[in-house]
Amino acid sequence: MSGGHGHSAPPLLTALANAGVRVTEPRRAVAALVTAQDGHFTTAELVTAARAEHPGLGRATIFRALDLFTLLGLVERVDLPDGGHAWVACETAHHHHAICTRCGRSTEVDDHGLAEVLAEVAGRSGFRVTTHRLEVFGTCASCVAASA
Amino acid sequence: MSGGHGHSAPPLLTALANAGVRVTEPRRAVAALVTAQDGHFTTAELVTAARAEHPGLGRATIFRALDLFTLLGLVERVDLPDGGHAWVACETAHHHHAICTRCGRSTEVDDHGLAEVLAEVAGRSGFRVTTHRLEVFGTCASCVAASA
DNA sequence: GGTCCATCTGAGACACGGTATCAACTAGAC
DNA sequence: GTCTAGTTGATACCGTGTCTCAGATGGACC
Repeated sequence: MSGGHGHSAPPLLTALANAGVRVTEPRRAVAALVTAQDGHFTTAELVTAARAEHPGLGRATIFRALDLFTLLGLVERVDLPDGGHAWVACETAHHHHAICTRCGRSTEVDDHGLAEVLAEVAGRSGFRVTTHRLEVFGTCASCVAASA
Repeated sequence: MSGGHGHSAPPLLTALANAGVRVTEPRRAVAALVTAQDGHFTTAELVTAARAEHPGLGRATIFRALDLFTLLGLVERVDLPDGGHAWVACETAHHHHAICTRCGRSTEVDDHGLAEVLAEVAGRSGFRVTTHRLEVFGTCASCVAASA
């Protein structure tokens, strides 16, 4: 997948251009890799995929691109239950992820209701909440259906 | 703090004995270090503290003790916003932590209300929740008061 | 108290994830 | 086409956590 450039640019690249950073070949490559991922992916997985599909791509560049994408809100880092890190591509401003431990796909979960929970925490204890993180792990609808 | 053994054993050690594992000198040392921590602490901090107070204590032993304590539910690992890990001593079964980014202390937050949020997620999307993690960061009541 | 064995320990090598450095390259403005 | 700042890849490096293994030690049993 290195020749055809007739396809429409993925939103990731558009976002890069809009952010005023250079749209370089390596960044295109990382964007393509990220877009190709189905569900969450670890840095190691991305590096492996890169080695296969974009041999010249440096490891550091992948990390840098991921950092950049994070800064731009195009991907988000999630913390796995085992302490490791993974990434998911996303677009909306603030949300959470429900990660399927079977297929690896992640669903976005909105804040509905959580805000109240946090407000109550604040009210009761006087704790002033700056930021929070909610991660949900389990089995997604299709995997539940598949195993039923 | 290496001589007096007239003080009552901290709950950590009692728990060790109850769990049927050996109550060894190194484990006593790590337990003391953990107990001495005020709020959350990173492994690095614990290692540094150990170097000062228990020079003979090996790094691997600290990690192992921390693992053991986690298994026994005596400490819990939290994921910091920057991707790093920290630990908090705790006793209750399932709860979450509200971590003060100013003083480092952590308050336990119960599930009150969160269960409903998760139930709604499940109901709407068919996602079957196995486990979840909520971490709240902000400023605790006393730090808010202190800075007012 | 003494003996014994499984458990535990410490040292150090190792694997891994992520960062810093730096010369060379290139996107894109002019 | 030219130029420059931003970007890149290679590589060295650092911190965190794990593994191995010979030696030490807790505590059970005598």
